[in-house]
Amino acid sequence: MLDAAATVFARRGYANAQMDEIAAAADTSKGGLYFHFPTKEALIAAVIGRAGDILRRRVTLAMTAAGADPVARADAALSTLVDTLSAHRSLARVLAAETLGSSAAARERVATIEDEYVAIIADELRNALALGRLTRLEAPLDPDLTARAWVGMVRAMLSAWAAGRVSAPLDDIYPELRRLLLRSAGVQLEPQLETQPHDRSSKE
Amino acid sequence: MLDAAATVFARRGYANAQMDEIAAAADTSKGGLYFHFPTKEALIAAVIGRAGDILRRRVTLAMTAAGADPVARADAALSTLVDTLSAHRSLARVLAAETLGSSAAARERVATIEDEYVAIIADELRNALALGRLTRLEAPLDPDLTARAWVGMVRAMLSAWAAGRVSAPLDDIYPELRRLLLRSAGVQLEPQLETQPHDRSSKE
Amino acid sequence: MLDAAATVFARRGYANAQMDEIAAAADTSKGGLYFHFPTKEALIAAVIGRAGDILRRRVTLAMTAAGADPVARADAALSTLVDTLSAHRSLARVLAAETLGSSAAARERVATIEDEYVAIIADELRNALALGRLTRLEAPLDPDLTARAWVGMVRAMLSAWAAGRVSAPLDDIYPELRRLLLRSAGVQLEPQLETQPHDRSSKE
Amino acid sequence: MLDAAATVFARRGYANAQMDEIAAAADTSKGGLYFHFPTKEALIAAVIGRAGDILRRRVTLAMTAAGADPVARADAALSTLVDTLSAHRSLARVLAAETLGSSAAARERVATIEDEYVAIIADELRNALALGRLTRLEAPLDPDLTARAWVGMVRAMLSAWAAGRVSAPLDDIYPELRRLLLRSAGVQLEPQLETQPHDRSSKE
DNA sequence: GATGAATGAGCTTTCATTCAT
DNA sequence: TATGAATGAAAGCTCATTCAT
Repeated sequence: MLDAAATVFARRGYANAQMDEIAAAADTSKGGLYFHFPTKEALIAAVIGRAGDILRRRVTLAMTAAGADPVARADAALSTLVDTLSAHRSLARVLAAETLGSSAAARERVATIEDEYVAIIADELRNALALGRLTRLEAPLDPDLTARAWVGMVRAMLSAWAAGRVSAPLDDIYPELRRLLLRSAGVQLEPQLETQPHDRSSKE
Repeated sequence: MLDAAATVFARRGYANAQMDEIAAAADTSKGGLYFHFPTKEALIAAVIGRAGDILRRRVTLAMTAAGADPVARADAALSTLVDTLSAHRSLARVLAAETLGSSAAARERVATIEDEYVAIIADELRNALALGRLTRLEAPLDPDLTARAWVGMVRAMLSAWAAGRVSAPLDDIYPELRRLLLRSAGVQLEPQLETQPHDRSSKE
Repeated sequence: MLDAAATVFARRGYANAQMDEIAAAADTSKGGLYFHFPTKEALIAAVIGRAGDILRRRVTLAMTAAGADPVARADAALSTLVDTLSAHRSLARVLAAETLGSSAAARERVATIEDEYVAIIADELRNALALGRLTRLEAPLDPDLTARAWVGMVRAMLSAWAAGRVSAPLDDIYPELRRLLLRSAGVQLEPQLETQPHDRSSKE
Repeated sequence: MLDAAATVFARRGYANAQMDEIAAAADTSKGGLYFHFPTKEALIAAVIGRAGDILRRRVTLAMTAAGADPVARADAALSTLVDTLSAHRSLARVLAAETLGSSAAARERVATIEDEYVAIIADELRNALALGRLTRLEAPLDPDLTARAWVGMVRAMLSAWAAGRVSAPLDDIYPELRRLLLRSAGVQLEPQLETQPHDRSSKE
């Protein structure tokens, strides 16, 4: 039912999605839908909440698997974001594209999830700074701002890709995007990081 | 009239914006609105089109003023984007935030404007590559992807700022954002670039 | 619901009939109306369609009851038309009066029903010609034109009567009208035809 | 201006005709239209009124030219009706087709014009009765009813023709229609009446 | 006289929500 | 629990009419 709702919200946007269509997509009746979710708002809130849960679980897993190195952990978090949302395009659209148009509450929920990831990345950046993994910085790095910029860049690329405005497959895009991000924070890119970025197999 | 429409679209999103409210905001009647714009769609198309025109004009001016250096020109383009949209918050929301929820045509228009800026930045990146301004690259830089990433990052930061999720003023944020972007492409950041980024006075 | 719609369409005409009023007349809500008929056009189409069905059924019955004589059958068809529409004044107005003002599709539907009756009468006229029931013709009779003229005359009288511009009751009018029609085609009017025109009781 | 209005009313019906379109068809502005006619109703009233005037003038002329014979005079009246309306198809549609859909006042005006012609024909029928021109009547003829039936039949044929549902040209239809009408009242159709019906040339 | 931008009441249509079954 | 017909508050759009120029 949440899947059907996510699909319809992703296809139409919140305002244009009709409860009728969602019910049809979920193979139930409108009454059945309303038995589980009192309002349309509660429905999208549930969709967003579940997307957040899925993301959280997978990112936590991937970061644990990435070990202790903060750069590897941040990389794991971001690449998991990309992997997960590219595998669930409708979640990607619900999370990435539904900024206005939906209700204030839904927007708030999406923002909260994004802020959560910004905080995770910012923490790793702080660790990296403390460990001296970031070099050659001409000016002090603001971990919060940088984290938000990273997440924003990833989100923007996902958005462009979900809208079909980037032709290359995401698997080809992320490595290059990763280099841009790491370079932007002054991380030394070493050859082995290039060839063995992180264990992708553990994230599906 | 377009200003009023932009304000209301920015406040409510396309689907939730009512023609009544726009008419009231424009100090006219609904009939008057419809005399000039045959449909709600045509209205938001005009709003988006005007935003694009304003941006285009100012960015072109700023780039010319920035001289021949491709890095300075790209910097000028992006900082003008930031300056302009931060000065017209409603345009920022219409352009940055209205992805789904509005009609396919409106989305297409916004995407076209974004693609335009991606192309501009990509051109400068190509020039910079040709001139050897980008150093220390462990892997060849894809100018198109990088340009899209840059614009995406800027857009994401503007979005977060427009939504009130970044507390710092944009004037403080952009210099740091700029360092991130330039570093990500391997531009040598020199001290004087830090302290005198570019002539902001020529862009207002 | 169709009855209510027919009443309102008859009272106001298509363009002036409001869905609100129809809903009120049908003791439902506007939404309920739209649940069953997607548009106002579909609603009048259904009204017209049902009127056609009712007419068709009754006319067929009456013609069968009239036996084999083509003159009696044509007479039965026309008098049933008169009886039915005079008993359902709102159908009469919808069918007879809604020429322009409604949509092209509705007009087409009404025209098709009229053409159907013209064809029925024309067939009986052809039979009458073949059987020699029509005499004293100074010129060959065109069955199609005659049939259309007959139906047109009946329709015009019904229209005038429905609009209140003929004071006499229809029961008094039809026998005289019938004599005019039959005479116009050269049917020999015999006394017993006058006093026992046809079995009216079988048509209610 | 009245011509333009008649054309548009004929094409769209009263309710669907827009003052904008009429103004455009008349090569004026809406303001100009409203300078001459205070309301849409007044405009169609003027159109109908003028149609009535034109008809009246031409019918009077034709009847005078037809001489003293009541049958010839009635024939002249009806054939002039047909000639005139077939030459001005838009007037035909305004007069013949606009029953409901327009305002009560407009309908009243059309009805009055029709009643006028019914009265004219009825008078001639009364004269014909007095003169013994109508023979072989099995029952007494009601001149008013017969006149209304005649006018109704003519109107119905014009309507069908104006709507394109009769393919034959009106010039071919009227002679046959005339025979039907005259026969219906028991007028002896003589050869010379067939070949030299009346002086058509005086009616254009 | 003529113009056409502006008005606003009114219309059709939509759709989240309800509730008897 | 589930259904889907019914509800009614909006919302987009139309168009006769007005009036400053």
